[in-house]
Amino acid sequence: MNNLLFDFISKYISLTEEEKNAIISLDLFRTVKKGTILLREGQKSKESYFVLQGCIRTYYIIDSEEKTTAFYTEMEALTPPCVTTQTPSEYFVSCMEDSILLVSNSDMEAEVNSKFPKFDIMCRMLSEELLAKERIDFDEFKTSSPEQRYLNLLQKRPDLIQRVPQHQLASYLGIQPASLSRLRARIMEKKS
Amino acid sequence: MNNLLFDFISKYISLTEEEKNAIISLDLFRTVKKGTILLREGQKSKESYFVLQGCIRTYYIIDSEEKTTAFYTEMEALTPPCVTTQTPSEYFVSCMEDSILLVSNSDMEAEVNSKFPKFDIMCRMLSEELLAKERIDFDEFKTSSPEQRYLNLLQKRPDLIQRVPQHQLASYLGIQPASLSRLRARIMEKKS
DNA sequence: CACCTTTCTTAACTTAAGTGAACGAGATGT
DNA sequence: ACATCTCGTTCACTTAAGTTAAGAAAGGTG
Repeated sequence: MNNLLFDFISKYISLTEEEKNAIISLDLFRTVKKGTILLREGQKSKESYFVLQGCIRTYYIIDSEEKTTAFYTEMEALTPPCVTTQTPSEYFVSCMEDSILLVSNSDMEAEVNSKFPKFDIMCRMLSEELLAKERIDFDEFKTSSPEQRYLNLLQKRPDLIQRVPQHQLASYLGIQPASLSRLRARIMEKKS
Repeated sequence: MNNLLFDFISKYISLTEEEKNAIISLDLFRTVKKGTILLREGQKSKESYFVLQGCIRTYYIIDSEEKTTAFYTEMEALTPPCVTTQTPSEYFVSCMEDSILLVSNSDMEAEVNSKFPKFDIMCRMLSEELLAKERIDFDEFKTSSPEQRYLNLLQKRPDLIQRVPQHQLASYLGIQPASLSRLRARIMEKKS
């Protein structure tokens, strides 16, 4: 488990044994049962999540309907906007599968970062990278139709389509469940 | 001009005179004429832009059609993904109005950051903040219809609707120019 | 195993966006 | 001043998504 994490970190910075031990001593790992709600609308939170195994999702409740906007799977990190802005959360975060997460607290991060400035640099690199990714995803979303978005997802994250319920995928693609179902049928037809 | 910049920076960190002078001596300000293309598809670049006055936009050319995905106006910053990923750019950046920009180079940034670690911290804070904003924007986009997106824009960035051509706004909203025109007419009708 | 709930699909109908073309207004250039 | 080009709007038509409802399939629970 530790190795997964250190391999990830090594893409950004190299750690001394001392630093590794400092991380381990923080005791960040947490196993979380499927269905657990990690964050609720209206809550304040300082927690960030890094998925080592499993899947978490973010969703809004709008007109008493769940609107799923993102899934985070292995080696992906989520810092909810409410942690950054220090305001009550606009959305929910829930656990889609029994998962192993690394949960960090922003106060604790600040402390570690001041002790090891290296971590600040890693955080900067990571959030710059995530921002670049997010922008590209958003751009792709804007410039393509629902059908193209589904086909794109099929290419880039085929696992998601298997492990996640269709109606959640639908709102992730910005459409209604019935539309996704129809769209899939349309694609099947074309193939044959 | 310098004051605009230092006021912005002061939201994140406080600078000594020495640090302010270091920034000034970098000579980052550039006035750019409307229509100037700052970055082209396929180019590699290390430049980030911070808009002090004016407006820049990012757009793709897909099937020989321009697809505008973002506008950056006063006090907004753009680091194109290609700078972060060090790959050729997927898109163009052009200047919508005669503008005053702050243009920085990532090599130069690295140098300054190693001299003044404070800047690293600011960069981290800034990109975390931008990431949070981008996620919220993306979520809003996913969970709303073209008409809602237009009304939302009318609320949040009414200036954009005035200063930017409709057909570029259309693709920014993820629709065709004719659809935007129709949608606007529909809204006008409802109001009366 | 029977029951209930959730999920997915299908269908019929409504509504809105995509498309292609035409038009007029305004800007641009020679 | 005239021709040209760009831009926004409008129209008619096509295509796809939204909506509502019904039913089948899958999953979980007592």
